[in-house]
Amino acid sequence: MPELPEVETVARGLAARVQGLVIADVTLRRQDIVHGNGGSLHRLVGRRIAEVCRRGKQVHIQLQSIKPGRERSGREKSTSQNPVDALTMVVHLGMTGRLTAVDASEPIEQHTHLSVDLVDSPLQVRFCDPRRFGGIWLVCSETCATSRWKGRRLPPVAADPLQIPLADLRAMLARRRQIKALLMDQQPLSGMGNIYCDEALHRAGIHPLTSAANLDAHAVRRLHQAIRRVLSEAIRAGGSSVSDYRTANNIRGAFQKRHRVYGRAGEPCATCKTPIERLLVAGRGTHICPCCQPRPV
DNA sequence: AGTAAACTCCGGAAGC
DNA sequence: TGCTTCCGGAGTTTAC
Repeated sequence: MPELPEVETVARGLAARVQGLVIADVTLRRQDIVHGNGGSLHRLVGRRIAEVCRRGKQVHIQLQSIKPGRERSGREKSTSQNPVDALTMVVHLGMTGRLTAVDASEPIEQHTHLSVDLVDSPLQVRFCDPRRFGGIWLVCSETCATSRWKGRRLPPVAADPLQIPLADLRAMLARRRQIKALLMDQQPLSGMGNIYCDEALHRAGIHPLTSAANLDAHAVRRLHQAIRRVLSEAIRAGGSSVSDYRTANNIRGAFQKRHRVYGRAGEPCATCKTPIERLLVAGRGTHICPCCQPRPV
């Protein structure tokens, strides 16, 4: 499932392939996957893909207008810098979403809800999401701020796990809540999901049921380091493909081969050979080494 | 109030 | 072959 490293990989891949290109056409096969206050997706036609980046688990595609204010008065200068034209397409991959830039001649696979054609490019940007837990938001920050929001709310984006300072993480953890549930909550920290919570907690030697407030300074420091290391390594490996996830080039990631606990129930722990156990924490399948991650008292 | 658990959406995979 | 069950990101609702 796409978490921070997968979304980062997709955003980078997409940026490398389509940044700077102009949108020629948009084909929407399912209306109900589009939300936001930016109006119809057909507003994208004629805009340039200015930037593609990741925020939390979201891909933000900034689209700038290249029509020099034709619809408006001629007094306005280039509208490309004009906040009035700020339009961002936000893509959330949910669990099974794929955002790819592939050759337009490739067959359209089932559940492809959106295709975007580009000017003077053989590539086509596609959004495919069988379970539809993901979605697309067209967000207009300035002029449309008062217009009515359509459909699902865009999940908020908070601190980034790769950037959060140790002191901020420590403050965030000063709550009597299971550490795994807290790390998975996108409100205080945006980007961690089931896989990387399990991997980071194992590397930090922390049991997922531990109350966050009970972690001592050393444990918080180990966790801070483990989060950064596991996410960075996963980005370098192109993310983890455990089921549907593919990069922007529509290929599998490789980090699933380096998982130490996730999906390895019954296998020996890489550090102590104790069999990995699977349990349920906050309603999620959770993987631990019972020796490296002793249960809290 | 803060936390936790149970529900909702959905389709693919696994099991019987 | 065809059924049932499980799984989960994130929002919502309900219960402690």
